[in-house]
Amino acid sequence: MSAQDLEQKCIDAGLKMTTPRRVILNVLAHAHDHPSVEEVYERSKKKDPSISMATVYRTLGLLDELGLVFRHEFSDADYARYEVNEEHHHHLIDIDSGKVLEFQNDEIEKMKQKIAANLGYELVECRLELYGRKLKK
Amino acid sequence: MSAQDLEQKCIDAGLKMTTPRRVILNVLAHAHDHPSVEEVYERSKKKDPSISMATVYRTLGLLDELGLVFRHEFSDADYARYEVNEEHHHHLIDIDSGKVLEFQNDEIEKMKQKIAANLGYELVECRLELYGRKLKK
DNA sequence: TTGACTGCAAATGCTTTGCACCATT
DNA sequence: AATGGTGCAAAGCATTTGCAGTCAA
Repeated sequence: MSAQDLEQKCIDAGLKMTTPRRVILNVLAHAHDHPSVEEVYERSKKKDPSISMATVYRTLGLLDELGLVFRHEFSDADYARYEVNEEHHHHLIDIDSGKVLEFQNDEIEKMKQKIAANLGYELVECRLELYGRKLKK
Repeated sequence: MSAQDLEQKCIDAGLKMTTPRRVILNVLAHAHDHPSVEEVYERSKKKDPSISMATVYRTLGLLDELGLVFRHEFSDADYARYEVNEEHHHHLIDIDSGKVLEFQNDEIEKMKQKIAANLGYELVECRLELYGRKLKK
């Protein structure tokens, strides 16, 4: 999703479009990794040094509520990491390097639904993270 | 796993079997839910009021390292929850009540392996949590 | 005996908040 | 003008740690 798209969605949601928010949205739209709050803050400060940590936290919180962004808490770090909500996918975390790969798999999606249904539940959310070590080929 | 089994494994691992540890192991062995550190602390204090929070944290940390216990960070709470490491399974969390159901599914296990392998990884750990809402039947 | 363990309280570190000022609408 | 947003600094909170005393082996 482009920074423009994100801005529009925020405006549609009734948020005021301020400089800090524009900067943060830009950072997120251009992040192809899964930055921590700290990282979003650092990158934002490069574009606008007056931005505060509190605003980054508040903004990411809002974006998460709006569903524009996903908040991850991978088990190899003790802080949250964010990514723009693009198409549905899951993550494989390299336990040696901390690198994050993304994957998607229709079969697993179906199985999740089925398992929830079998337990008498409607699936609302899901967290699937694989932690692995690179195979030497 | 019984409290005795847990004690034995701790001793085998070279840990000294102290009163606080015995109490905590007992609490864990009899917990059929997924108690938080605070809850383990409360339950332990009923058996031995002199126990301290620090010891509960330290003990759970040790047990986690030994693999006798699993540390979960479900996304509906902002603190960790523990359970004794019995057979492999995953969790479905009721997003309304916070209740945790357990399930196991061979097909999913295989798919996880396959996905990791396809990405060139050996699967070491995994986190699969479903979050759902009870279906009215 | 002695090194591991404990309780206590203080420290950590991520995250949240109160407040007074400021900017978007 | 009014409301929501911001920066700053202080507060929160789960978790960790330093320390001196204690206990299992």
